[in-house]
Amino acid sequence: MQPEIMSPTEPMNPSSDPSGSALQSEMDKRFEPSTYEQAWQRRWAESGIFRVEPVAGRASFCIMIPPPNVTGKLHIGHALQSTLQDLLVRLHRMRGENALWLPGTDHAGIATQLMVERQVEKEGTSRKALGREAFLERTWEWKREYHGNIREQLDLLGASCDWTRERFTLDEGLSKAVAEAFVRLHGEGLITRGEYMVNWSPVLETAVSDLEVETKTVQGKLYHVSYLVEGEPGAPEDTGERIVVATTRPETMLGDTAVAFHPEDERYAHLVGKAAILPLLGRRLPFVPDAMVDREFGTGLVKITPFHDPNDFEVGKRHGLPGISVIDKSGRMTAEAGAEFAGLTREVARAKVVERLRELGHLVKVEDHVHNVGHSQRSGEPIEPLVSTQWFCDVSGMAAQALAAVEDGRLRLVPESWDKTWEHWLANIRPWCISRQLWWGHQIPAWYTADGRTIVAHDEEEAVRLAGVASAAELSRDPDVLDTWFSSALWPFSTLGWPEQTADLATFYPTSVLITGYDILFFWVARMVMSGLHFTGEVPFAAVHLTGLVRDAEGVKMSKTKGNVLDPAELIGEYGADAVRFTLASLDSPGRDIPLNPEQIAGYRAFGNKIWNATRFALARIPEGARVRSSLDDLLPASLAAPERWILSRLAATAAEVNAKFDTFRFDEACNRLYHFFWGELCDWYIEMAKPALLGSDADRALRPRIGDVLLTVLDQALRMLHPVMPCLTEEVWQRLPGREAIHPETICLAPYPQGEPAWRDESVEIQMEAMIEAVTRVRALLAETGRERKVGLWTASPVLEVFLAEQQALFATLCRLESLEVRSRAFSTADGGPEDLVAGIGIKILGAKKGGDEVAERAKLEKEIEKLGAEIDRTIAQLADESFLAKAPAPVVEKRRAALAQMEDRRSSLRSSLAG
RNA sequence: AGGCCCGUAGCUCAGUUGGUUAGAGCGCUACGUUGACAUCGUAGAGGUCAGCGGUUCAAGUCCGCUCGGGCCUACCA
Repeated sequence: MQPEIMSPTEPMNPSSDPSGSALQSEMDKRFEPSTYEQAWQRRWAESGIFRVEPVAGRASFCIMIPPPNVTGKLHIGHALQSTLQDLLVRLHRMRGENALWLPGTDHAGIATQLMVERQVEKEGTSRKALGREAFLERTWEWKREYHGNIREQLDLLGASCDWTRERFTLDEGLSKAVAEAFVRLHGEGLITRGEYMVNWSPVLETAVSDLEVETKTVQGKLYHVSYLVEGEPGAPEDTGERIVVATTRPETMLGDTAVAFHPEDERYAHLVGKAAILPLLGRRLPFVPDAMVDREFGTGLVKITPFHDPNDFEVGKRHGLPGISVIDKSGRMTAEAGAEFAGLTREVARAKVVERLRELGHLVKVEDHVHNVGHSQRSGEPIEPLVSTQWFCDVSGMAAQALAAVEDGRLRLVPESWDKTWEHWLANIRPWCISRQLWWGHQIPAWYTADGRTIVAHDEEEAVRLAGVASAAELSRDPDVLDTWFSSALWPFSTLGWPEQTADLATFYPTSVLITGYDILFFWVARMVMSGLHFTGEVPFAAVHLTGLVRDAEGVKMSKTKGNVLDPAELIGEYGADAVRFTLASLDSPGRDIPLNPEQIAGYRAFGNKIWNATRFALARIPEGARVRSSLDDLLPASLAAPERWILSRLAATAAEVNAKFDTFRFDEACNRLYHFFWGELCDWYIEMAKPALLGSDADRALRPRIGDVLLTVLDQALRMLHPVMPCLTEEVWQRLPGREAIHPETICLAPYPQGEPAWRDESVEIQMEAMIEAVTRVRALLAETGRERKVGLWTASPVLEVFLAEQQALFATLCRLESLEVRSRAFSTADGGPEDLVAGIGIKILGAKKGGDEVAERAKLEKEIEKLGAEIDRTIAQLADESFLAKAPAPVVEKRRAALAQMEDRRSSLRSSLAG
């Protein structure tokens, strides 16, 4: 089955594109990717071959792009992920599936809003001065201006997205999905509004989720403060007792309402019912026993600030303590902190409180103290735990579902070492704070009535109806927006039209695989899985391939401040998109970060050069009339000479392996297989073996029937196999192969992906050819080392191999550049001086006279080799004498050892006789 | 504090379910260019697989501990 052309056009030929590369019959000697890469990308886009019109009866394959920030720039990590996504989509497209790679962007609430805020501040105004409506209009303008950047950069990489299906998280369809999800979750009681302690960013002036808090270890101080203890209420006289509490945040003591100790701490049991007097403010702080207190830490007494510490908040709830807000949403002290401190920032207030405590003699001591402090991931300042009214989503039930999906295999994490982390996070998940005090985003679909009711509805019209009011004027909408990740969580199905039951949803959902970095496993992946299971009953993708982080050549994380950032666009400009893609794909080994070295990219550019030149050579030298053959019937191995049968067999084997590697997301191994097949087997061996026929006489050619067809066919399939990784080069080169129209009339993008023709597999020719290759290599080495005349004799005990060698005698001689070669039917006798060496069952004798060379060094080398071999022989003999080995090891293993021993002994005697001679 | 990953050639990394002479690329050395490719070819040097112990006929591979490096999660003020 061959994929149909989605949009019939003239056969693709960039030379018909005035701006594109000139596809001449002669290939330019110079390999220069920039001459054709972007031309092909334009050409593909124009012909619409990436627009998916699903064909019934075909398998579907779908990848959703992890939507980059709409106004962002693609970094090297995006390049890696996009390469892998494109690779898979191209592979499945070539397999004839309905293969969709859906592109899109994320509105990226905080990030985008901050950028526009900075922009308007440069103009001397501010977000607040502009007001919500005007500011949002500015943001939309900004979005429209930069929106195209992402596509440009994906195009640069050769990405085969279906841009007709592009989505944006704030577009109409996705906004409807967001409203629907919110309304449903609210209806199910999973979304609620309430006053709780949240992570507050004083810089951004919004709540953030637990995930957006980065714990940093900081060098701080531990302040020991003495409090006066007061007796029973109404007896305020000084009992003379002092207690000492330890704190890292003295400024919060202004909001203290209690002092806690461990219930079993005998030191403080007598304090029950008494109170401490808060210095500076004189407030009475009751003592409360609470198991949260660690008796070993500090003095075992903890000041309790219910409204500015998450633990204290819980303690406060348990003991019915009041809370006092002493820090406001901008991070400044409130009036309740006392006139002396009101209006000061947290930092200034801390210094002033300490100073006052010292003056009043309450400061016992100050110790250095290393501790962990939550910082806002986005803005960098310490998070202020604050009590405020927010919307929360109870995700515990969904988390259990997501946990189960990985456990029962509906969802596979690749590599699976992430399973435990997944489990740990989901098992300990807490309610998700989904409201943000921002403007850019999905405004929460909740309206409040004058009489204090909350109406959650899909839109204003519905809210008016549900509220039973005359008009929207009687309602006020919740000003907050949703966490960006709330809409991202719906991405795999909202992009396909959910909640409508669209054709796309039926065809492409659940999607096939998600490819993203492990850094957003919880932010995004887990939430997609949770919402996917909740809203659709299915996992949103069958597998998640988690890539490592791309680092610099030294393995250091890239960062702007370090100046070690590699820009994909620059790398593509220098080395070409295909080389960058090949490098990234071949470095993607599971569970590892990726050190990216430009030298390596240069190496893969050289691979491109190799492909270019191998094709150039083939096209220049193949016989007239040679064509790419598309089916086995056109190229039956029985009629071919051994080298042709060998390369076809290797081609088929490689295709089978490469398919298997791609299907298990082993991009690195697939790339390595392709690299070694093309460079090693095809160029280094097969093309060299083809030269005598291609460059020689008609008689030479007669010995190698259909050599041109074979070479073209192997090139065709090798290029097709490489196409998902190196799309531009393979298209540029493949278009020139005579007969490729029979594979696909238009483009390699839609040509079938080679699966490995089983009838081309030929194990015996592979064994024989491998023996010959080993022998050729050894002969070359012997000649290089000894500097003898290039005359060689070969002998083998295997009759089959002897026939083979006799047939390939001329070829063997050419490959070693020999003056003469004899294939003998009898072993080298001691009269000959014995064989020089013995590899793969082939005895080798250099028959030529000595021309020089360093005899001492040669002998030393031989001796070393014999010694090494001897040690191995002794080990093997001992092993074969070991009865438990013979009894317990499987028979084939024992046989293999015996055969190896015999071979090593043969080789040793060869080497010895060579040493003696 | 808990969890995860890593430690293999000068560098960056592969190494499937344990099978016995541990691989690749880059770098390095020698030789080779009228001939597809010097973005190349041929050959070569280079490793007690971090250490210790265990399981096994057999360990780079499985288990435990130690050392070294990285990351994630966590409410010790």
